[in-house]
Amino acid sequence: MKMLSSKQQQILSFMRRFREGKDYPPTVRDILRGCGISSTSVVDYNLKILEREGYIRRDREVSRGIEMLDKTQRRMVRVPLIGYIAAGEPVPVPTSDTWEAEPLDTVDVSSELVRGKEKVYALKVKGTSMIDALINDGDIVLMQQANTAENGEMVAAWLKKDGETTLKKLYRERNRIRLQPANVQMKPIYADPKNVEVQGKVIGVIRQLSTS
Amino acid sequence: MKMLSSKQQQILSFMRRFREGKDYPPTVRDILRGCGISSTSVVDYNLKILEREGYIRRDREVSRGIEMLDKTQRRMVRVPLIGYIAAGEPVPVPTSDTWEAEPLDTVDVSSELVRGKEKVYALKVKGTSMIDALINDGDIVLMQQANTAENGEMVAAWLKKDGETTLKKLYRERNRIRLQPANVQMKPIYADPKNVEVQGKVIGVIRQLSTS
DNA sequence: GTCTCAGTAGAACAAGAGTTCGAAATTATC
DNA sequence: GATAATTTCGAACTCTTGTTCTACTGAGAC
Repeated sequence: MKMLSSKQQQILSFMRRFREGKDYPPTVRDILRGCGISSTSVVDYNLKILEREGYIRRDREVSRGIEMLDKTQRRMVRVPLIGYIAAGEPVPVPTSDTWEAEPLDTVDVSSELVRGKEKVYALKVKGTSMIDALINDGDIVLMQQANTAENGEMVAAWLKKDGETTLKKLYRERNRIRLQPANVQMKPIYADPKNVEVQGKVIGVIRQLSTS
Repeated sequence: MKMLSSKQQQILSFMRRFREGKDYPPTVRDILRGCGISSTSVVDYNLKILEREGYIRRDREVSRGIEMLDKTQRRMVRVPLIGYIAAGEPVPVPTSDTWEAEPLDTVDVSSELVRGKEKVYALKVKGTSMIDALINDGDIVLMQQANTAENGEMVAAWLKKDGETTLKKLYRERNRIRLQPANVQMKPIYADPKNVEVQGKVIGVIRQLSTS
């Protein structure tokens, strides 16, 4: 990986600036003008080097086919916010149209959090009943649609007999299910498998502190 | 604001799909092929309507000069991750070069969370000592640089005498400071103002559940 | 019917834009 | 200084792409 010449750095920095204002990448001739270069072949020459060195990717024969590979833009995922989660009622479960129709509200999340998972949705926490899962009133819980879960995964579990939703780590034991709170100071509860209904997996939590 | 025809909706949805893969907007002829339309003038005709109705913005005479307005605001903020936060030691405080030099690691956060605040940085939580602030081992804490705080704001406080860092809501009372845990079940602690050093405000928490 | 009106077709035009090439200029290497 | 490598130049070429124009369809209104 060689050093970049000052012209190449200038081109990269111009492309970054260009994308601040526009929604599309610059053309070769945009770069020419923006960097005070006097020939398109010079731009092309340097773009080829930038591509070889891994700074950009080019789609040949495509206008504005320059993609900046470095930092500039990691992706963001738009997750539908489909309802509230509270102790006394089952959590809203996404339906087929959740993924198709335009959702009522959405939450933007960095793709690292979602890690390419499918069928991810968000719920807003209502009340402080999830305190033992280290989740507060107003937090956003990122969920993945699921009816079952592996040992150790955090799930939203509906305890039928108790009529209660709880967020716990799930472990299957001989003939019972152990639900372990996230708070290590608290003790697990045990339940009959028939009494536990997995409503989704918890994959993340987002909390915004109010500035009040 | 008129209803969109099915062709117009199809075009919008195609453009969204196109941007998933590419880093640049489609051309008129890309849309033509992608939507099975047989004339560029039909595409142009519908794009004009989409522009008039406020769904897109077009740069005339510019290739791929189509900007989608609804999706535009999914901006993301890159926050420097400058260290760890643990009970037994003061939190790392950002220095001037934190904002200038390329940070060691970064966290991408939706701009809603940062809400335009300046001097925001991130810390990773080490250990379970922040449990009473509803913060677990491995969580990411979003901080704003500050030496003081308003009543009710959540701060990272360094208790000098105890040699301990804690995350609490801060309230100034007559001649003492009340530090209120986020967990409503827990009682506040009281401290001498001289003993409390505000190291930053907590503006958010991000937790990623490991898939174990 | 015929008159509109929204939408479609197809072609053609002109400017936009990526690519190529040989030669010149500059810089590095010995 | 001679030689080689890198970079720049200018122009030409060709395909891409936005735009425009006229003709056409098909449905509804009068």
